Amino acid sequence: MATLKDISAELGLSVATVSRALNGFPEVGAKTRARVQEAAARLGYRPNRSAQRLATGRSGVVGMIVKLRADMSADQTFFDVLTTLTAELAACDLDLVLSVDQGSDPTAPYARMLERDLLDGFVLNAPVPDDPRPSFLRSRGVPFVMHGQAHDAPDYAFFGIDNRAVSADAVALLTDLGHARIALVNGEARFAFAGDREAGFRAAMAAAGLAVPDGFVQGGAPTESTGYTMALAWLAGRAGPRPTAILCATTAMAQGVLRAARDLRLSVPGDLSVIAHDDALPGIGPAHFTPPLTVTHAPMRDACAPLARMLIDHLNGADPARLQTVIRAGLIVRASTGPVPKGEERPWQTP
Amino acid sequence: MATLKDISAELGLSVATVSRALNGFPEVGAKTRARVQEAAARLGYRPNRSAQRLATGRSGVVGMIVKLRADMSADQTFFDVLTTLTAELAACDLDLVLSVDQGSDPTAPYARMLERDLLDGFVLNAPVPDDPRPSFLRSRGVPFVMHGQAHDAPDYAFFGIDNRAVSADAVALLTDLGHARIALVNGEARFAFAGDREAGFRAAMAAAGLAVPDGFVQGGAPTESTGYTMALAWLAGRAGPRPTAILCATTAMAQGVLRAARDLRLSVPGDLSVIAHDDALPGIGPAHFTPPLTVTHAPMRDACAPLARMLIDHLNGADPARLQTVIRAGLIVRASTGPVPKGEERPWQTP
DNA sequence: CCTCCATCTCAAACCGTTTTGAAAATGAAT
DNA sequence: ATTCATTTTCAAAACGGTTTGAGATGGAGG
Repeated sequence: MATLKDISAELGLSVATVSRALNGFPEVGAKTRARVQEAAARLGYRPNRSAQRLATGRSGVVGMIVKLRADMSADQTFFDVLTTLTAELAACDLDLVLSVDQGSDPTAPYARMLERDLLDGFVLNAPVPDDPRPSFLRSRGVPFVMHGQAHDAPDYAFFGIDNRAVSADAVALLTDLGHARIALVNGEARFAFAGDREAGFRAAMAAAGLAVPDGFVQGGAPTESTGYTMALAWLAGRAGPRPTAILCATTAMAQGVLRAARDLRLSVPGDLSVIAHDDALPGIGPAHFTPPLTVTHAPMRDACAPLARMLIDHLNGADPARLQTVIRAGLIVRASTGPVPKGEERPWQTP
Repeated sequence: MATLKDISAELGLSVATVSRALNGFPEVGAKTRARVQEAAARLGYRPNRSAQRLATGRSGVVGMIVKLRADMSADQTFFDVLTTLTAELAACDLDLVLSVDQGSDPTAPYARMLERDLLDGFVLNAPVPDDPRPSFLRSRGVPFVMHGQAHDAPDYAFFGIDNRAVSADAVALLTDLGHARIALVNGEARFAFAGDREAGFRAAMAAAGLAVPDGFVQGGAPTESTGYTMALAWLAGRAGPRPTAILCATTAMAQGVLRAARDLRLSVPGDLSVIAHDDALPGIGPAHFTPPLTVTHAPMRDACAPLARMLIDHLNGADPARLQTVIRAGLIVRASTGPVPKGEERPWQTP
């Protein structure tokens, strides 16, 4: 492997000049820079990471901790994010170290990783309400970015979608179609996003002057069977009126809802409208469900580039409170939503 | 952070002596070592990784690449291995970097990681028949250990179980019980282990003088539904005689087989014996199936400590061809296996 | 008392960068 | 031609360890 010293010897320059030439410092002459770059390419120069790190005091490695649930159901979303994030970070010369945790203390694995002192920062995911990790990491002075949002007015860097708006937009679409009895198949309550979705849902319903019957908001694992079970209970149950529309936290859940409707010989969207939030995970194509699924749309992986960018900025000393982005999910209307069935309209819409 | 220099200044020793004292070199006096260790602890000394790496030329980081399947079904086994391996490696001061790959070229992700030149070596998993990775990595001079075995007489470091024996032991148990028509719910053919399991199965059957009817060996994803579907086809099908015993590649598959038997009102082990190989994944307790499952038993995570040890030895220059371990799975007989049903015995066992 | 051999310790080189502070070269303005 | 302000380049000092080759110290044996 060629080193800076080799190049400087080859060219009769000092290593300092060579270093600056390669790193794009402005004070090096254009022709010198060209010569250096040519020589570097010719000699197959590749900077020594360890040396760079020693000199800069940075490791070039950021960490992420996977929380393993007892049921071992590995998050699809996690893999999607992981893949893209790795690529984005690599493009910025950062490596991602992963650690799997099964313990119950949410901050312990971070402390452990910090102890190994290989890391420049963290990417946090799956925030829970009042997530203790931000304050823990800040107390240690460790930069991090959060995928999602765990607090109302965070003072940390994060990227997330407006989950209240996700529900509100879906509710608005449905109420415009005349629906009044809308149920929510939510994510698990222990995740912060589920709280926001529910809050957005209830606020939008209230704003529309609609009641949310007891039991019309339920949370569960983001699986097809969760959607199936909940929908079956609502649609086949004899207790109280049935919903005419169901909001789902994920497309997999919507798949279960659609199956339940099929089993009950209910037509979608004739008898039931279904709408879901779509994280756009690879291998799941809600456009090809039967019927094609109306969704709020915010690809998980779109978060990765911003997250990587933010983390790097943070590493470079930017104020984390400035590194915050909330985007609004799109709305894609397909064929799973339609007008409320006759006779199920809101009272004042009845002719 | 205290450095070696701080300690040496504190104690009036040279950094060299301090370094050797802390690293356990024999030529440093016992009392000096004690003083150094005390001072190190008192000052909160923690070695600087980057500096160590620069000096030793080693990064202290090994990599592992997760192959993501199109169906996104994340391997439980993978998580189990990952967790334990991380811990084992950490105990040896090695960090594990994970990369997720979705591409089709099996060696490309390794090349990419090597380019980032952060790694001292790799842990390979999920070997396929004629796996191209070993020769690729050897051609690059990169140390690695394989979890599993992809070639008949490998010249690389690996740890695995004797998969032929797994099948053979199971067949032996069943033939001792008089079974003659045994079917195999195998893993996917594209993994090397499945080939070995099938070879062991066919060899053992042949040795027992038993035929394996067409279609009695099928491979599939290691899920409950795979087991259910295959078992249903064999047991409810009208084509040809039904098996009296079924071997499963995983306990999840066995769960499916048991469910199929229940659905068909077949008693286990009265009408059907079931045996599976048990990787002893967390959260799956075949001892508590109904009936408790007879298994060949080889905890996945038992591989991790040996793998870590081998990798470290390899890193330290050991001959990889010497770093090979094959263990034999245990056999745990529970209640899912029993004598062949009356009238289904092998001909010469009939009275 | 001197020698010899362990045992222990040290100063210095080294790993390959980045970064600093100063010197040299260049060019324009006087 | 001289001066001054800019480029442009350089030597050397970090960064924090490991490793080398040699010197110091000590005790035992003569």
